[in-house]
Amino acid sequence: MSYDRNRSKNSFNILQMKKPTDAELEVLSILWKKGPSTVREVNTKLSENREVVYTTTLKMMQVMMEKGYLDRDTSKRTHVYSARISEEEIQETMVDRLLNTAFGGSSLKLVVRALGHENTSKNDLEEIKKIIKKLETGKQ
Amino acid sequence: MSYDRNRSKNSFNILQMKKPTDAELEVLSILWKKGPSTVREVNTKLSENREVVYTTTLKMMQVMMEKGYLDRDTSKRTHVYSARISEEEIQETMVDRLLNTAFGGSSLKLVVRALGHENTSKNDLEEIKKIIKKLETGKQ
DNA sequence: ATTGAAATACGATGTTTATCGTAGAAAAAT
DNA sequence: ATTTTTCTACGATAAACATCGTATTTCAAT
Repeated sequence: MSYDRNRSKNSFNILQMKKPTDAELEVLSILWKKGPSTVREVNTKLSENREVVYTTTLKMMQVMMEKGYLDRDTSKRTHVYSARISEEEIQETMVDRLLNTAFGGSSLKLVVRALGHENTSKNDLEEIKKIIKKLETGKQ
Repeated sequence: MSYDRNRSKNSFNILQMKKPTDAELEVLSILWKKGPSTVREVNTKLSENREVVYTTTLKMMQVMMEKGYLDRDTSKRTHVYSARISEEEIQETMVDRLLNTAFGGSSLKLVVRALGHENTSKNDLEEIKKIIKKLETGKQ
C-alpha cells in the first residue's frame, strides 16, 4: 500500500468540515493551481511571498493530511500531495460562512462588496450579466 | 473620564487590522444590528444559538476592547459596548481576504459563487444589474 | 443594615495554530 | 565507500482562542 487517506475512503464530508486556516488555504491554492506536488514544491512557492522553513510546510501538510484536506502518494521516497477538496467546494463553504458571519446572510451585500473593488474588469461585468440572465430565466 | 479607547483616539487603522475571529464577528454582528449594548444583552443574543456562559462573553468583549474592535462607556456600573469598526469596513477587509485566499484574486469567481446560492431573490438581481450599470458607465 | 443579585476583573486551562529544530533514513554526489 | 544532501517523522514551543471559575465590587431588595 502506498496511498494514504485519513480515515475510510468515503468518510469525508464537506458540510461538517472545519474551515481551513488561512495558511492551509495558501497550501490548498497552490495544489489547486499546480496539481499534485511535493512538499518542496509547495514550500518553494510559499517562499515567494514570505519566509517559510521547509519543515514548517512539511508539518503543515502532514497536519492537513490528518485533517483530511489532502491525499498523498507515498510510493516514492518523496511524497506527492494532492488536494482532497475541490476549489469549488471550499469556495462554496467559505462564501456560505462569510455570508452568515459578516453579511447577515445577504448575498446581495456580498456581491456589492465584491464588485465595489475596482479590480473588476469590463469582461468580468459582462460575464456577471450573463449569469444574471441565466438565473433570471431560471427563476421565472 | 468614563470612555475607554484602547490607544490614542485615532490610532486605529482598518488596513493593518487583524481579522476578527468568527466568535468576535458574532459579537460585532450583534452590535451592528442592535447598536450599543451591554454584555448581558450580547450574551442573551448569543445564547439563542449556542450555550455561552456570561463570563465567556464578558471576557471576549474585554479582549475585543483591547484589540480595538470595541468602545465602551463605563460611566455607569453596567458598561455599554459599541462596535468601533463599521460593518462596511469589515465587509471590505473580509472580502479582500477571501478574494486573495480562496478565490485567487478573482472577484468574478466570488460573485459567481455568491449568486450561485439559491437565496438570491429577483429583487437582488435587479439591484445588482443597477450596480453593474453604474460601474460600466464609470469605466467608459 | 443585611442579604442577595448582578456586574466587572482577572487568572487558569485546554485547544488549536504556526513554527521550528533535531534525529534518522534514503538517495545522490563525490 | 564516504560524505553530503534531501527527505520524513516527530517532539517542543509560543501565541492566540475560547472557555470558565472565583473573587470582588456595586447596586437593589428586603
